[in-house]
Amino acid sequence: MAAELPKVYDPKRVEEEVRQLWTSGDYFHAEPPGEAGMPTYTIVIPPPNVTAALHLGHALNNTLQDILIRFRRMQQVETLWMPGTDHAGIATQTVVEKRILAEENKRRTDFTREAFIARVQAWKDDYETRIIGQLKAMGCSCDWQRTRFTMDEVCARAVRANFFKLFKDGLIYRGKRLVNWDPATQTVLADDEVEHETIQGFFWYLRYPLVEPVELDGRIVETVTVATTRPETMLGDTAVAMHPSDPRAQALVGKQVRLPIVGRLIPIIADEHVVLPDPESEDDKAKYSTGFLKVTPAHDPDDWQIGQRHDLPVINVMAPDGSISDRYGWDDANEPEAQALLDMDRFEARAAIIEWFRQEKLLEDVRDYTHEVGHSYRSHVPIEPYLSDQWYVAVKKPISDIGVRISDWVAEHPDLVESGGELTVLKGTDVPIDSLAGLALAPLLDGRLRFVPERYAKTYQTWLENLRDWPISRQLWWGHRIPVWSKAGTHSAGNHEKHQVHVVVGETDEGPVTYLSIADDCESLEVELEAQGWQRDEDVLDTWFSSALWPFSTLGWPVESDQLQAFYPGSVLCTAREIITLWVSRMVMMGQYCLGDIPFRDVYIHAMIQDGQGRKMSKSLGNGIDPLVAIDSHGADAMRFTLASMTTDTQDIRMPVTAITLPDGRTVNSSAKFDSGRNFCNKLWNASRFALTHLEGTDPDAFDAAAMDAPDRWILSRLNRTISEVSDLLEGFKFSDPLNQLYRFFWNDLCDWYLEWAKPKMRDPQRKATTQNVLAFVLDQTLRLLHPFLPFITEGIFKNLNDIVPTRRLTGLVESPPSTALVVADWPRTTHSLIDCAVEADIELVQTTIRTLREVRSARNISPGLKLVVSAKTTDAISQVLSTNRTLIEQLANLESFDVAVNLEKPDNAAVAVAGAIEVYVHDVVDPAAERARLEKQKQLVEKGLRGVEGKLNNEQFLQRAKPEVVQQSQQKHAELQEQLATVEKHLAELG
RNA sequence: GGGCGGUUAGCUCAGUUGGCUAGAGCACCUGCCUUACAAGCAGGGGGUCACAGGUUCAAGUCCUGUACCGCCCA
Repeated sequence: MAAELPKVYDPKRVEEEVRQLWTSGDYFHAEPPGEAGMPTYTIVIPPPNVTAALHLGHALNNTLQDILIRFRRMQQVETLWMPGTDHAGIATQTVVEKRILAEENKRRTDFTREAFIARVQAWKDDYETRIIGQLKAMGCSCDWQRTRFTMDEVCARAVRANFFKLFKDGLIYRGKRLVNWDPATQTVLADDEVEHETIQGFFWYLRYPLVEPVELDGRIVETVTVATTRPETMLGDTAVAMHPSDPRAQALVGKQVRLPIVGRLIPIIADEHVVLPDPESEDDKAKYSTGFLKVTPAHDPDDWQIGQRHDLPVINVMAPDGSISDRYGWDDANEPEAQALLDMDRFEARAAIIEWFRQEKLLEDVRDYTHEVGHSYRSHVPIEPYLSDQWYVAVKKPISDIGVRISDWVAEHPDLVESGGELTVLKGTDVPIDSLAGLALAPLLDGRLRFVPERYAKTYQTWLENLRDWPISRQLWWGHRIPVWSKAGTHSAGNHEKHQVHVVVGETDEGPVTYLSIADDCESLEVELEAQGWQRDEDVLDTWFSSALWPFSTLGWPVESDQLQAFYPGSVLCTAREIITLWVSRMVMMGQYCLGDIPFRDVYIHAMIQDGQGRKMSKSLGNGIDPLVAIDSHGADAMRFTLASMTTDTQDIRMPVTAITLPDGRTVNSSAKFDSGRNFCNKLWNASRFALTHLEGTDPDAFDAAAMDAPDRWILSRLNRTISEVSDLLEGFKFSDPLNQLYRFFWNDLCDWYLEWAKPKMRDPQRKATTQNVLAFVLDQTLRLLHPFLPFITEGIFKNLNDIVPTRRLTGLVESPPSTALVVADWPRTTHSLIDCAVEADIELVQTTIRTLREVRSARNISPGLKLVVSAKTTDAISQVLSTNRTLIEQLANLESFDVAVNLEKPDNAAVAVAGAIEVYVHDVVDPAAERARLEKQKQLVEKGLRGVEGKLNNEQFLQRAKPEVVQQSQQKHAELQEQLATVEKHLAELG
């Protein structure tokens, strides 16, 4: 019962009780609605990586999702929040490898593949448990029974099915390309996994000797000078290129140079890619250029293109770990100088090569150069462009059998497409409408897919328009192993009636190879094939390949089911902006491709949390905040309150971080920002405690609408405005705004005014019943409105309210539908008839009067306990309002008596204050000095206002051009202010 | 290099289609342990709205430029 409620809110106790209540009621579980076509609301969680425990960014992300989910659930929509975790291939494998190296001094290759995966699996099990525990601690109302993992059987089946579908449709191919190679983790990275960092580096100018000297402008030229930022790649040079319009080209193109160190003879060729030198140019390329470009097709993407154009040899001089090696395509490393470089790390080799050129007097110059260098987002080492065979997904290739679906769309949106040769492409792009990229882009252009805030649509669009084929193989062990088997030569698949098998013949340097993929996981078939000499690909798929399927793999696709039918497509995806390209785009692509529909209607992009200095929170900076620390010190609701209240449309949230010491002596990060959430919870707790102690015996049948006084009608009016505003704001993905509205309503209206006015009424048998019912109803509705933001505390109080006042009904006006638990209670509905502008205006006059009197009291140091006698002079209309509500004023201004009339005289020994059209006289408190100070201050204020208004009204242009209502407003304001000024001056004059 | 944000009180942020004396929370100052709450109550001080131009009767708000900070992409 209420009396047992502790004086200070104890989050731990309440959270525990409430969690049990939710669990026992199974409230978070969603089932397909019995009737087809009933609305559902689905959010799939952005599956957190099992790499590490959740940080504050996750807390924000999941708080917002939970708010959306709880809001819809209370609207009685069948609501599914699908939880789970992501295996995060490269990231997780890397941390486990690091851990094993540090603790056991062992490397991955010291284990068998199975044994190593088992180690990663153990890590995953540990972190998955921790992550789910964290989500539960935050109050996330996920359907835990459905928890998935991107590598579990259900998700694996989807990956397999999707891969096969792509393979069969010819959208997966094997290609030799220069890839972004991470020598540290020894895997390929997609373009978007490469981070560009500005590096203070150098341009080295290297002289390459001509095989035969050439006469140029009357001078004998013996060398050409190339400029490079990566001298170590010169070992793989296969040409020197010049621009065809370079004046020296005629004499030099076609000649040969002897590549230093290696001794290789390489041609000078003409290619328009080369930038002509221009020392005055603003463009760095021209400024630093010598006009000669060393061409290294195996180690530079641009050079690769040049090599393709001129049919140059491709010489790879590095091993996968980035060291110089003659075992991966370099077969003329015969010179002792070249031999000496073998096995050196690429940066050691760079130094050695520069030193060699210096010694040989072939180093012409070294110039400082600031440039962007790609780094691995995972290991942070510089990316090496590296020649390698990889599997790719063709993103701009037309898909043969989806023509029918597309043709309807094209017919409906002729303005969005144009003809691009034989293809139909999206207007202004080279993206075929029937390609994967086209499938992802079309729903944005036709308005089906929306981004909130809208500006992020551009990121998505630009990325898709410029998309290149997606490399999906990763040289890792942790992940979905690529379901492709290969065998040298040309083969048919044989007859496998029970299984779908697809076969493709490809070309390699060694001749034809046959690739085969199987639609489903069948061990016996795989064993059979392997016995016949088919070899399974060693690599695994990019993590995003499985993440892309998450909105439907979690629902069991490819198996058709009621749940897939009911909960796909989902409603909204809630994530951070860095994920738009990596994940959002691919989910849309695959959702469209596999199910023919977008996976969600809205994409809500929330801010990133930074520390007080605007830096990202990160482990290396040590400025992160653990959500469990915040929950432990402030409570889960407090953390959620603070996070939600900081969520506006800005792209960053700054959260000043402070170190705190825990009782056990550990120092951890927290933030004073959470205090506001804790304070709010405590206020809610205490207001409810007060209410509940006065609600014993509330009888809805005793409610009499006619007996409601002004505060009753006022609080109901304010409540209904709040219901309406909060509902609209939540519909529009606003979080800070509705919380602010609720703060204002609960704290500033309900607590500061209504509860104070209610106190004496609770002691008055005549008025108690009506007040009780209003208070019980308002508390009920307030709890409901706050529940999505503060689920624990509101649920805890709701239970007490249910015990004490089982029925919240304002008989004849409105009733709140009962519910055993707040989590599934009805979301409040606006009762428009209870919105009462007149009573709101009246109460505002009353509040203004009270505030003015409090100010008088405070300015004069009049004891709060001293009862004052007050009279007031004002207009007839206001006089009636104040007179009717005199007890409200007497009560909260602590007055002996309050008299108001149109023409009262100011008593001689009274203090005076002017509040708009109201003059209040506080009797028997003469203090001329305080009086003068107060009035002078007010005079200045009024004069400031007056100057502003007069400036306008004295301006002819304003009178002529401003909207009439604005002019009229100003005139009225002017009259009011003048009157006030006169009053203030009159009283100042009387003071002498 | 291209794109997108931001700059308003000491701190964190609101500020609708231009129009009342630019707001909130925290912090600060003053007075209160008033039987819901000191994690509270009442009152108060504090802003050249980054800078420079422009449009307008009127600019924190619209336009142009500059500076600084941040993010995304190449």
